[in-house]
Amino acid sequence: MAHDNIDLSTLTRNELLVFEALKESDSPMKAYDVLDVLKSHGVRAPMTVYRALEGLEEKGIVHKLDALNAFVLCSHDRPHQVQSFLVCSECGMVQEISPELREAPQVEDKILGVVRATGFQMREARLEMKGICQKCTGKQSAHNTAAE
Amino acid sequence: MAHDNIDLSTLTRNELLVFEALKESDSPMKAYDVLDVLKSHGVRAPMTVYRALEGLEEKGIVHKLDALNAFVLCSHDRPHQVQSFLVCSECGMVQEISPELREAPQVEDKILGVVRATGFQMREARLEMKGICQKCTGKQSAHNTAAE
DNA sequence: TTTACTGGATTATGATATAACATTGATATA
DNA sequence: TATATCAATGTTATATCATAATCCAGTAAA
Ligand SMILES: [Zn+2]
Ligand SMILES: [Zn+2]
Ligand SMILES: [Zn+2]
Ligand SMILES: [Zn+2]
Repeated sequence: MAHDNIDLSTLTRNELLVFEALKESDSPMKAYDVLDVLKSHGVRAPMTVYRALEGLEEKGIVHKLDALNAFVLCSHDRPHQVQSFLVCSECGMVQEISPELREAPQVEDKILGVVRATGFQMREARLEMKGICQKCTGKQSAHNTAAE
Repeated sequence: MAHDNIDLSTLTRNELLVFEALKESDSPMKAYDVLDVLKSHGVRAPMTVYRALEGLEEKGIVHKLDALNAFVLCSHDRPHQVQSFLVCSECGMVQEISPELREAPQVEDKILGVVRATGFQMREARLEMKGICQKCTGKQSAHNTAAE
């Protein structure tokens, strides 16, 4: 797991709390869901959570899924410019495309190439792909065996 | 201009009003900015705007920029699965990467290839790239001629 | 005319995010 | 020690973004 590589000593107390909350969760969390978890640790205000999330994002430990207003731990070993996610509209599953997937770097390269050609200085990019995950596709074809 | 190709007769009255508002604007608009414009046409409630925006999105005429909570007219000739935007953090400029840019389809192909390999049925994807646009880069290097 | 449907209006409320300012505690240094 | 400084945190209030729920108007079958 990528999270074993993180140097937790660089995190503030609140960042650590948020990190733990996200680590426990098997899906992206909304800021106010994080807040609910942290209430048992004495955190009362949204600001606290948003500040911690911002810090974690800057450290490359957390990504925000803009289409969902939700946050996930990065599954990579190191910070990276291009973040890619599969989001299932059926079950809510979110999967960050990992570098282990051999083709992923090619996508990143292509993107960087195109952008460079336009003279744009890219700092960060997020690719959010919506659709139906493999698991949910299987379920559906059980109902409806004919091709679409 | 791509917008000349759109069949406006398929739009409802409110969709048309929102379309016109976005066409007038030279940058993405927030829903409540659209509402302000439409007040002069008797529109009073956010719902009206959001409904129209949703309709326009479904018709492929408008895209939502999730990172900005803002909406823009599509600059393509026809609906497309992968939407790519450059967003300048300095001046707010947003540019949809157009099919005229020769490399753009390659990015789309790469993305589709990778996703297919995972068994994910992609319906739609949005790539939002943040950084500094060419214009703003020029301004900065005027101040600071040395390399970064 | 009745029915069903689509689009639209209204009201209220929910969900997401930030501004602005006060407090704390650790560290440096005079 | 006193005190300046700074980063992190706490607190309150408010801004911004989005939807639920319900009703109404027009229109096109039946
Ligand atoms: Zn990541
Ligand atoms: Zn699924
Ligand atoms: Zn487009
Ligand atoms: Zn710019």
